[in-house]
Amino acid sequence: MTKPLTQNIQDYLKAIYSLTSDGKEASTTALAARLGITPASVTGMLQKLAALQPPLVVYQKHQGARLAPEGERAALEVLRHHRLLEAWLIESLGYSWDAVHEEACKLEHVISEEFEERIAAVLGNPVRDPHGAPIPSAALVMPTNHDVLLSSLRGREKAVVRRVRCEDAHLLRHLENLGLVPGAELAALKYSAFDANLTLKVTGRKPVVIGPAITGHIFVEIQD
Amino acid sequence: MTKPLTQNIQDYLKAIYSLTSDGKEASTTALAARLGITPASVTGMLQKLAALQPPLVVYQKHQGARLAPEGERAALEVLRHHRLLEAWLIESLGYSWDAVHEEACKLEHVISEEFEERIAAVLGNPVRDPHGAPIPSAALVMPTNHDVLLSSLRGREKAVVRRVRCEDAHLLRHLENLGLVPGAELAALKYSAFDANLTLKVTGRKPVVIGPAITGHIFVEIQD
DNA sequence: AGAATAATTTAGGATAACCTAAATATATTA
DNA sequence: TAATATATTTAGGTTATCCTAAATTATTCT
Repeated sequence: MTKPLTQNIQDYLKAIYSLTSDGKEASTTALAARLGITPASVTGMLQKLAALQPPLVVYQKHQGARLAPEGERAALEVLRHHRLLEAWLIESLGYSWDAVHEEACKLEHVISEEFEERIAAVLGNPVRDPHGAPIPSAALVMPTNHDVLLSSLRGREKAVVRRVRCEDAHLLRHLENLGLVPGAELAALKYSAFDANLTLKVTGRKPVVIGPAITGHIFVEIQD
Repeated sequence: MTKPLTQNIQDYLKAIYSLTSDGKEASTTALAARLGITPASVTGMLQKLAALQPPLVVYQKHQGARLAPEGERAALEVLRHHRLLEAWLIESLGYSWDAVHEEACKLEHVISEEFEERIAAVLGNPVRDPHGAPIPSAALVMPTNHDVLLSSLRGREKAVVRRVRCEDAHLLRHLENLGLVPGAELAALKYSAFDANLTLKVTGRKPVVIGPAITGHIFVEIQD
């Protein structure tokens, strides 16, 4: 057994995982902004993580970083913890949609494998968390999905909301008010190229016009 | 608001709370043994904790330490977290008696007040944890009790087991096998001054002879 | 291409905890 | 009471993580 990773390192790996989901390397600055520290500190840590045996990240000066296999494993483990915890805080303790993120962020680093297994079992081994984010399997495989950003719709499509990628409590409450929660059916009516606004109708509600700051956080599955 | 205490400081405070429960100061060596670190490290930390504003401990060279009011508050808060967590891991996640301690030790430092309130409510605001340890109230008052050590019995008393003060999983399983769990009724039959062995009969079981290494961990309430 | 701007790294320090080894203080015993 | 044993503290060092300020490298613009 290698020694367990510190909480901080786990947070770095999570951040790199998220920033590299588009295929590009995670830049020092972007990581610093995400973690709320200075770029200088990030450089130091990346050098260290890349020098570990086995390395957790692949890193070259001025080129940003991405996860090495071992780092990705660790990132998925933390992600699984986080998302199971969110699901379970809502299911078992009655937390609200917008309050679980912070609590899960603290708990994700300290729960044991037994804890992880028990809550997964209680919840019936869910594949998505309450915000629709995919939960890696116990074997740390990320489930495949056909999620597409709501901001990519151009009108005249029907779709089902699958995921809300957002940690801001205010925005989450707003989305709940709009009915934009996982499972909601909607029709995209009109797209305005100038401001990237999308007019859409959630089934059972009046049409609304929504800006890219919101549509860029919502994933849907398009219905044929 | 003063800044939150580190996990380590919380562990020091818990240890001091426990070691001073007999009224005496907690010695440097005893703390070191309890925390699994060297006495030298303890000295450094005690000096720091006593120098804080407000001080968390009262400490004088070579005299050991005890908790200052602010330190006691913090210790009771952590203790409440720990004991509520143990109760709730057993109730809600099906953990066994002997497995909860470690998990609770990690979680106790990171859960929010909201989490604490929610599990207290789910559990019906219990006054004791599954091992019978008293749980401080939300206002951080330790409930009164009439617990007496089983090792203080001298035969011909009837008593009810109220608490098992033990974190060792092996011993806990042994006690469960003997029926020595909170709520069990027993009669002390005979005491041997030479080896401090106590012969006792748990209701519905055969009499057993138990040594002081065990009776010193069990609290009972004597029945008239 | 050269200059200005932005991103990144290096260098030098800080803090919180821990450690070991040596020094000192207290307690016990002959 | 002196000698021994035990407990405690001091001194100096380590590791993990962060910081600021200065130096360097990369990118963009004219």
